[in-house]
Amino acid sequence: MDTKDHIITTAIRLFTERGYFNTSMRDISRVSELSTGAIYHHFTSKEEIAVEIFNRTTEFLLTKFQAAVAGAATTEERIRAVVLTMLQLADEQKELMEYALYVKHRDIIEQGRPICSSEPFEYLRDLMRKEMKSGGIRSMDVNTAAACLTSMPIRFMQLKCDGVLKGRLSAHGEEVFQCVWRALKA
Amino acid sequence: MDTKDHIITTAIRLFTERGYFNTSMRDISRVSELSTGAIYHHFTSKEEIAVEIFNRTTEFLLTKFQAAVAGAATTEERIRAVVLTMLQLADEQKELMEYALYVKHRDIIEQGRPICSSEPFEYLRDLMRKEMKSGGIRSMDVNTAAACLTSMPIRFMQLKCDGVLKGRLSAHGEEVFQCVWRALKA
DNA sequence: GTCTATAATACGATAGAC
DNA sequence: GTCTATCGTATTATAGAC
Repeated sequence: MDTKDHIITTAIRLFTERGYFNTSMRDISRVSELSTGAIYHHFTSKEEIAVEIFNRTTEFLLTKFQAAVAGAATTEERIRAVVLTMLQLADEQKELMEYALYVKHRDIIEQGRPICSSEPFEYLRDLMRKEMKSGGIRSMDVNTAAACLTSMPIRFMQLKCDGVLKGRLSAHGEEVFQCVWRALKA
Repeated sequence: MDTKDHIITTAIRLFTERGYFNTSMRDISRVSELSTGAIYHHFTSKEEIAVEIFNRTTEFLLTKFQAAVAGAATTEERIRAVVLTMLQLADEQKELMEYALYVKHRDIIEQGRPICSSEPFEYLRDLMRKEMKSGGIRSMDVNTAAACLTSMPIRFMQLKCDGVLKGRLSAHGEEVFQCVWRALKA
């Protein structure tokens, strides 16, 4: 199982650096210092590596969002926690987040769901539904509310990945949260 | 010049539908009903087609943003015009916008700038600087303000491309604008 | 489980006739 | 300016030894 993790880690790095289609199995073999035979023993195809990364990423995001929400008492604190968590993840798990943002899974995985229909984003939509019901945020379309919550952190991630923003995104955390909160609060 | 346009149009469609790397020159040849020889007469490489699409897209976006801003008298109207324009473009130029959003140009074009550092987005950053100076929007980091303006429309485009949102994005125009405006207004 | 060697194929790009 | 035919290469994936 350790070898499998090593392959995944190498693949995330290479897919993020140069893109999925610019990374050959030989590249993964060379950088991981494993033969192509060894890699094909653990994964039946290059696509299966991408599927595994996708599943690990969405699982990871879901647990992070759940933890952020669980540790907050009020609507305002929950919204802040989600925003700050997204920015922190971009700082601390740069490669995984860049992969999640940029790799268009439908180009790779046949019948693959986009990441915004995946569990962690379903979880956030659910959260917004509850907060609206309780009156913590103003009433609006659920998709609009969820976009309101996530679009700015996602945009900041994109700007960091593209080199427009330098330094830690968390430094902008409070300012970003204030924008989101002004848009959402009841 | 008509043949060149025909190649570009076909390429945009195919790159958007199945991705740049899943589209071969033979595919473009087959769908455009031109030989590979004819295509290579107009473009020296597949990459050059991508560069041409990128340049046309950013030029097009810039003129749209400029027109939207020019036709509005107050800060609030200018912000509304930009937001509505982005949503309208997603409705009316679906393929071009999907291409702009999803094709990661740095994977294709050596030394390619990301689209968010391109002229139309520079233009919007400049707009936010001016609006802050005139007191129309509250004072904050320029990148934050620009992200505030563009992130929700961009997110809506992504959600439409991924099939989460059906129907015209313009239908959500006023609600999206209100969110953006609450976040930005002085 | 990992290796080397290689099969089978598809690709980008070019040559040269018309 | 468009065509057909093809070159050289890189790719994913497999076979079979260890």
